[in-house]
Amino acid sequence: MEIHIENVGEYLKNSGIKPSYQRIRIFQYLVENRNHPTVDMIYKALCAEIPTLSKTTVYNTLNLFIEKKIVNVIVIEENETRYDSVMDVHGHFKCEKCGKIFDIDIDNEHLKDNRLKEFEIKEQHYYFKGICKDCANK
Amino acid sequence: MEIHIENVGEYLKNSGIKPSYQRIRIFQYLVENRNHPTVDMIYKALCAEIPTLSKTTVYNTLNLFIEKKIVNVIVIEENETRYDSVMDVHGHFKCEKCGKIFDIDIDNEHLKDNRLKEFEIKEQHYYFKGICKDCANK
DNA sequence: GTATCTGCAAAACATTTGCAATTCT
DNA sequence: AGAATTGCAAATGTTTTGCAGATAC
Repeated sequence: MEIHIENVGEYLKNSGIKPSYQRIRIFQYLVENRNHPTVDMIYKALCAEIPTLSKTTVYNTLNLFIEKKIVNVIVIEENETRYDSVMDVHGHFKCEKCGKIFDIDIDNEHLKDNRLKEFEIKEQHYYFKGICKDCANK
Repeated sequence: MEIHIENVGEYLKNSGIKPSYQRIRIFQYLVENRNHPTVDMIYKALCAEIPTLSKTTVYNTLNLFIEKKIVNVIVIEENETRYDSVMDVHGHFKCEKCGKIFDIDIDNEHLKDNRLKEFEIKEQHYYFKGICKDCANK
């Protein structure tokens, strides 16, 4: 689940997205901070460098990224939409104490052996919740 | 993933919930219609029989059910919270065309063989999206 | 110079909260 | 009567939309 993008502008262009300054910075944020951020986290982080940035643009941009399939939505929690630039199939674990979200490798071959054969699957989401190692040792 | 509840009132009482008329009808709806409904679906369906019902009560009741662990939340989709009275671990497949949600048996033993061992898991959610058999044949 | 992109303000929703009225025992 | 429950109206929070001004090619 690793991606290495030297040139974000090129990457966006190849995905059919005009690489505006805001779009580049938002995508760069997702790639550099693999923190599965909310819109608010992205907005607050980038506001420092782009004082004119609006939340509308963050929403518009993320929706464009999703449409062009370079960003995934994570809805592990009600009323907390998060975004992920890693497009490989993987799972997410959210710690109930610290709130951090961890990436989980999923061996999903075994899951295919059930009723799922009847469906044409386009998306797979694996979410787990509990207590992470660090919080358990406190 | 089958539950058979003859007496909803008793079931609620045993779960530490006072079985008011509204609570019984809402839980009954969930058990009888395994359609993973939204708040709005429950509200509209029950309004016919309980004209004075308010959405606040549906929200309050579902939150109580979740707290008492007799109902699960399904957040397969952004801005579309759904509810399920089946508490066994299982997955959900949502058809992008007809919008229907199907229950999926999950053999999750194989998933345990990865980084998940590091976490104390309390909840597991398996969501899939795509096209169901019926919609594929149209 | 024309298309597109951005960002403000308002609208649209979903959910929660405060509180008064109702219900149940 | 007393405690819990219900339901209205208002508040909150998130995401979308309309549109005017800014930007890019």
